[in-house]
Amino acid sequence: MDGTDRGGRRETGDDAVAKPTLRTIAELTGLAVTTVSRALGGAPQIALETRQKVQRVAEEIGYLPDRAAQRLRTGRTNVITLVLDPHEEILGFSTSLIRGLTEALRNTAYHLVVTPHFANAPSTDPVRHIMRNRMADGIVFSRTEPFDERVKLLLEHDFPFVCHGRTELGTPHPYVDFDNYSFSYEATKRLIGSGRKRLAIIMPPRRFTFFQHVQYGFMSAVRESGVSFELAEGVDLDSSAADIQAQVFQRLGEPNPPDGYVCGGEVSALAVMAAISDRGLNPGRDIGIVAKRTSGLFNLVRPQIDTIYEDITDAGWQMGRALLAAIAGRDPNELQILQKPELNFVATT
Amino acid sequence: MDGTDRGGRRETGDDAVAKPTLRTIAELTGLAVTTVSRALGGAPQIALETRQKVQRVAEEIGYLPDRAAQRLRTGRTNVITLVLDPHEEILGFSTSLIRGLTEALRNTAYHLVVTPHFANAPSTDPVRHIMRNRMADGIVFSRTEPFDERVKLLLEHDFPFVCHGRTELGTPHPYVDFDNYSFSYEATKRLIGSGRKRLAIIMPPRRFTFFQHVQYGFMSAVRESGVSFELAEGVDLDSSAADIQAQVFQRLGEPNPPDGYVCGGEVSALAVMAAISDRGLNPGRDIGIVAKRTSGLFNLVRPQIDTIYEDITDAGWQMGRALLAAIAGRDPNELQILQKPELNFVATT
DNA sequence: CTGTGAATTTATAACGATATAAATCAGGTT
DNA sequence: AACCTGATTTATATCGTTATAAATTCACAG
Repeated sequence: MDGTDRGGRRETGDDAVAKPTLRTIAELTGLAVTTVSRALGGAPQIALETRQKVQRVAEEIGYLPDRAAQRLRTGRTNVITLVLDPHEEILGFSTSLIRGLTEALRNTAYHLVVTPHFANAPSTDPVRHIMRNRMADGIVFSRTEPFDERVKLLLEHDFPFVCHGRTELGTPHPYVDFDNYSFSYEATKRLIGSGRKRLAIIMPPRRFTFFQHVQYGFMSAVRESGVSFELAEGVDLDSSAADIQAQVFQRLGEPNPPDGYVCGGEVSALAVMAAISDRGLNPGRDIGIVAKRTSGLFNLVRPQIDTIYEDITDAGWQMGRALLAAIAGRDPNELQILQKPELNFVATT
Repeated sequence: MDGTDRGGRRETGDDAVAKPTLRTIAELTGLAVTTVSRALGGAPQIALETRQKVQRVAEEIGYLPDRAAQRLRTGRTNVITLVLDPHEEILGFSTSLIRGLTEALRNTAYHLVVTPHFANAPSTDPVRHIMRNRMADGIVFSRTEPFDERVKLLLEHDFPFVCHGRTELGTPHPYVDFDNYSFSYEATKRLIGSGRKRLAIIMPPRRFTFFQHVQYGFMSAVRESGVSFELAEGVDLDSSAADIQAQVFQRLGEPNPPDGYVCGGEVSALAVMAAISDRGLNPGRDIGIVAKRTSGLFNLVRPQIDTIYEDITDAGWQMGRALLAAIAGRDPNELQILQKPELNFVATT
């Protein structure tokens, strides 16, 4: 008669008690709903006594604010979205990132939504969609390009985000990046230091910002010592393992093959190792390898090879923290983080 | 004066146009908001002409329903939550699961929220929290136990869920499981068939349902042929790789060591391989290994070993579809899926 | 006793959608 | 022409919260 309805909700068993709302607390304390809201929301100009009473009652009845209502009223979603890339097929890059992110969001009001970026669709699609529908308060993504369209779009709309990797746009924005220059420089030096004479490197795809950092590090080290070198042709870190394997395999059958490889990822490193093994050679001894690793996998792979560690879980954590700061309005210049590599070289016998 | 406010929202640039709502469409078409809502919602008793007009206008202005408002009014969240386990350190189990889930949710109204289950906290915590705050319409989780507390709780509250793995509770409920009996049976037969005489197996932790399936498959195969066997003592699939490695290493130095290993996961398989290599033996030749794999990793590991494939992406996809069906109220008996293993045995030379 | 201003509290109106019930319209009967 | 019936459309109330503005309380000066 009064139009009351249960909103079509599914009753959750017989012990289902009416969910406590601000109104419940208001009735119990004899205060107005507004007052309760402000008391819990930390608004000024609420008598200390009142605030404490409200907080006590809220605690007692296990009140938790209704996210949907808050979101509808305030426009804040309390959600941050990770745009998941269709790459990273085999290993746990995303898992580590997610682990770090959830850790950073622990005990905050924020939830993590994971949304895929489907192959073939423009990279800006998920970002557009999220902004247009206000589906999140902030966005996290990886595989940043020097003039990344997503970054441009987000900057234009003044929408909070943190990306994994830098850009070359003039505008400062938050990011977490790994020092890929140091990685490839140190990796290359290591190979040179162990007497390798012709170095090859499997590069990231050209379009990513870190392509240049990796190249620069490699070239610097190579030039300093004058050894000969090549960039693995026709394949990159996004190539299928089979393609990388084939390329390396073929190259090893040609004149003047590389005797040292720098690999920017675990899959490529395994592919290179497999190709070397399949030629009857011993990876790490006959042909040197230094790989970037992002997990504990290479502790278990035999023979052991030199690796340089990029801590993705930490990156996720940093990105989470930076994003929260960005949402809170902190200066982006303070939210630019560069992770240092950790060298794990096998003891030389 | 009329109390209108912008809800504290951040303006998104100068091109920020008022976000289209039902009201916008109502004004453009001259219909009532209610009619528009019902036309778009597929309600019956709407004139075909009206419906088409509304849909056309909605399309034109790019209307998308406000999730928060729908959620507040209907109590449906359009969210499904994946409870992420703190295990699965190295490899991409969760990534694959998430990939499958997002694929299943593609073009549905549902979003995927990932929430961690922090170590040390009771496994029921995340489930309780989600149900209590109606934070999702359905839940997905893995590592199911025979008398799983989460399953009990969810069944009690009649809350939609799908778990990875079965239970031994009498009540039927949706699940996606892998045929671990076949896995270990076939793995064991393979070792026996290649002449191994003393088999060892690294078991899942006792508390999981699939412990029993794995054990049963192993024991069946072993009994049929009468070879001797052992269960790796003191370690299981959740042990650190280092511990597994140490155990195997030690065992190989004792009298009557195993000459064949069944490994239920990629990490344990690598650990076993590493231990064998470190003893100067050749994995796969001197000591047989059959491992369950959940990624393409073992295509790249040398020497190649026999594997049996569990398709986790497919499992995620199945779980997503089953969960949507469960939310729609389908009979749980129709939502019990058993995945078949795929044998990838290395060609014998 | 009254007026003043600061400190608190409260009433009201939204946010955008949908469930319910009531109202309108068309077409055919009698 | 008045009446009924079924097909459509619409008005109203509500989900739980918060922004705004108005109202109340209280201590104290005049």
